[in-house]
Amino acid sequence: MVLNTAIRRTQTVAAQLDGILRERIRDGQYAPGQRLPSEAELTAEFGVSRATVRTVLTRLTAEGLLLRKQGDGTYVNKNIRDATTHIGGLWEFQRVIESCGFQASLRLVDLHQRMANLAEQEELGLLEERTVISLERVFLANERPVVLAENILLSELFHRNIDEKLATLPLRNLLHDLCSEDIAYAMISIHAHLLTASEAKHFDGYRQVGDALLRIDQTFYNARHEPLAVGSSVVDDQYLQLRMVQAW
Amino acid sequence: MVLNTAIRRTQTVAAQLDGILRERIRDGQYAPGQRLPSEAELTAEFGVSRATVRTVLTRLTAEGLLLRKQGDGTYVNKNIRDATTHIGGLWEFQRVIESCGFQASLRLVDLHQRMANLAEQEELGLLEERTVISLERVFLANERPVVLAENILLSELFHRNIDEKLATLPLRNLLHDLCSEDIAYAMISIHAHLLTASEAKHFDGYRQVGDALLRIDQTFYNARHEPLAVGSSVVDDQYLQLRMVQAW
DNA sequence: AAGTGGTCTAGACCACAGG
DNA sequence: CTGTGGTCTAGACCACTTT
Repeated sequence: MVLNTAIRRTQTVAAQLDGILRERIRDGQYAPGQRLPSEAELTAEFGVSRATVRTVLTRLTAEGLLLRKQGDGTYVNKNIRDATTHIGGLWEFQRVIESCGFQASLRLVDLHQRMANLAEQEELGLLEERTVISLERVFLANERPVVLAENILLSELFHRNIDEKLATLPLRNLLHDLCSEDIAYAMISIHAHLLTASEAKHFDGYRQVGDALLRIDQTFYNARHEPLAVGSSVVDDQYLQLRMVQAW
Repeated sequence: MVLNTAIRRTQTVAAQLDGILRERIRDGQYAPGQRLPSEAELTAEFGVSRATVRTVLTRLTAEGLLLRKQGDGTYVNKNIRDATTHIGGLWEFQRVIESCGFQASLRLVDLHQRMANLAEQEELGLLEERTVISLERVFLANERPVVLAENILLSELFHRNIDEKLATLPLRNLLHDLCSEDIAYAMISIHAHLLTASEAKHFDGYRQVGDALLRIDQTFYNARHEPLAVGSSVVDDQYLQLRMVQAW
């Protein structure tokens, strides 16, 4: 089997192989604890070089899906089953919810323009007051609210008005589609947080004022180190387990 | 400049290059926002292949230290300055404390053997009751308590008695030196946590009963998927900032 | 001894950004 | 157009584990 022959080159060879191996792991063709074919065998099966095989295996190993033992072989991580997010994807809640096995949905709470407060000016690297768009949303898992997220975006990034339909997009897509800006990296900090009354309202009674939840603060940058947006998200860590695998 | 010529091969070429580049970034020889030499130039300077240069640059990029732009160049991340931990090292508190710029120290709270409770049996994959070693320690940053950590280890792993001197070792070293066991990966979950009275005592008055802190639960496995130890750590997230960079 | 993953090299072609 | 990083190949040698 050779990847991408004569067909269209829509993905890289490594990306295709990555997808195939993940699928085999998910399907149980490579079962938890089982040994994978050796690099040489994968090289032969897919008709790619060993270097390509290794870049893929290295990535899957870093995510904790695989375990490699020199002189022995590559094994599927037995304990991956209940890991809901690999360390890293901590700010794509829609994904986190889905990989927890829930149905993800989104509820718009508020969308308006206002002046940035001091903390936001600081985070966004503003020297003066500017108007920002405040986008407040609730992420639901199986119809139950699990994340209350407020994102602050610079108004001037938007050439056209943002309508409510677009408020259902993940932040990455929103910035990409409406602002032609791509997130290059994010700074993230995690804190414990006591739920306030106004926040508690959005949790439909599942969580109360004074409950301890997680708060994840994020600042998103483009490749020119310019801050694009900030986010502050309150996460119900009881229901939406943030379990992660960390290799080595 | 060629790495490891005629000298001893104590580290891999990539590891040496990794160290050198990190040092240059730390020293400001490669200043924040500045462009690094191209891959070709680094290849020439260090006398290594481009593939080796790239494995190192890829790792530094993944940690958020560098930013790479196709067709342009490789840049030092401007916002790395206040990132205290790259996502990943979330369970080596000594390191986290030091990379926050604090002096790290350790205080032994308790060390005793007892029977594992049900939750611990579950986590350690035990089918019956076993004795475990409970190791409770406080990590201090500049003499101020910031982490209260309890580790549970299987008694049977220890061939000789664990003395108090060894209780000052990081868990990884402790397992390696005393049990000849190496941690291959860990499952981690993060929760918000309300401080109990008995826990609050160890924070020297800096935090009170009922304060909301972070709790990081960990299970450590060896390469054979056998659980080696569990840990439950309460972290003062106000003082010990868990700021992380996440690339792309 | 044989087979595995770990490291490294040399060279090729491509996609993209800048002058 | 030139130089940059992105992808991929083919092949070599090493370190380790298993038999």
